[in-house]
Amino acid sequence: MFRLTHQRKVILEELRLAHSHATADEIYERVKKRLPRISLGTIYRNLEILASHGRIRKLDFAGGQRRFDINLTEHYHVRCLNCGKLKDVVLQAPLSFDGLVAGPNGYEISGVRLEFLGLCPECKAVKQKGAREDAGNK
Amino acid sequence: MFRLTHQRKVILEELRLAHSHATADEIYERVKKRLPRISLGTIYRNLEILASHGRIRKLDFAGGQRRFDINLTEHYHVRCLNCGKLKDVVLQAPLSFDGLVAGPNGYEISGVRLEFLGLCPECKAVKQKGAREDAGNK
DNA sequence: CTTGGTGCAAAGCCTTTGCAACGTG
DNA sequence: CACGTTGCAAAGGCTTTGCACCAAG
Repeated sequence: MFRLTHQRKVILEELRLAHSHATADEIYERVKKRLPRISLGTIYRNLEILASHGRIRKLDFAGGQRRFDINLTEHYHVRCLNCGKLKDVVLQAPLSFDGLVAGPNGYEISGVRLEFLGLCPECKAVKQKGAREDAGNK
Repeated sequence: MFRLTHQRKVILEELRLAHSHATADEIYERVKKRLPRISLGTIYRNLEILASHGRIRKLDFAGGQRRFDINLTEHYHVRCLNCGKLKDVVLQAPLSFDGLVAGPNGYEISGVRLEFLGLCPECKAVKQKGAREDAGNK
């Protein structure tokens, strides 16, 4: 009831080779180089299926495009508010929300979605440069 | 450079009257009852503008539709994995990520996005009922 | 055969945009 | 008059779907 077809293998490989956190479209572009006849629809379908089988993780986060992650271990991400880039984040200590949430009206809580927001080094540099120039123009 | 037009006032009022966390479309439906000629485009434009002026909060979260929140105070949400409903969550203690994030390669972190996932009471009930029936059919 | 998978194209959903008309200072 | 705002309709971006054909057990 779930075949690891050639297409799916290639998708997994390319997702691994990509910097991780690829969008469906990025994966499509990569896979297309190896399987020129593959269609975007197949990519979407398979990413969905692979995710539902726990082979990859769907990052449904944040406005914009969905991303997929090969890294199944517990980890979080930072998103650059300027360029949208997504990167893994290393936590000093494991997160725990146990007992943090006051019985939210009978909800049965099974997980959290968490991402950090900030500026990546590149954008930070550009912004600081921009700020200096603004100051100079006054 | 920013007028609180009649349309905008009504949008704010309806967002307040809605259970909060309304989608653009829900607000559109509500506002349309009072301003029948308003267009969805205006709703989107104004929600965006109101958010950028800090009058409301944009919940850009998670796959699916964007939502808007009148409640500007620090708080989080639970999303029902089954029906997608969003509710406020009360934390027992304030969250702090200070020092948790190991200098992520030069990122300058300015915030977090956090939401809890789970089953709302209604969906929980339905699922349990379904499970019982499944067992009965064996 | 049967069942699931694929490519292709079309449809869908949500959101954004261009534009002419409008309102108000 | 000037400029931000509106309604309307069209366009856009990303994702999902219907369908006929294909592949492998």
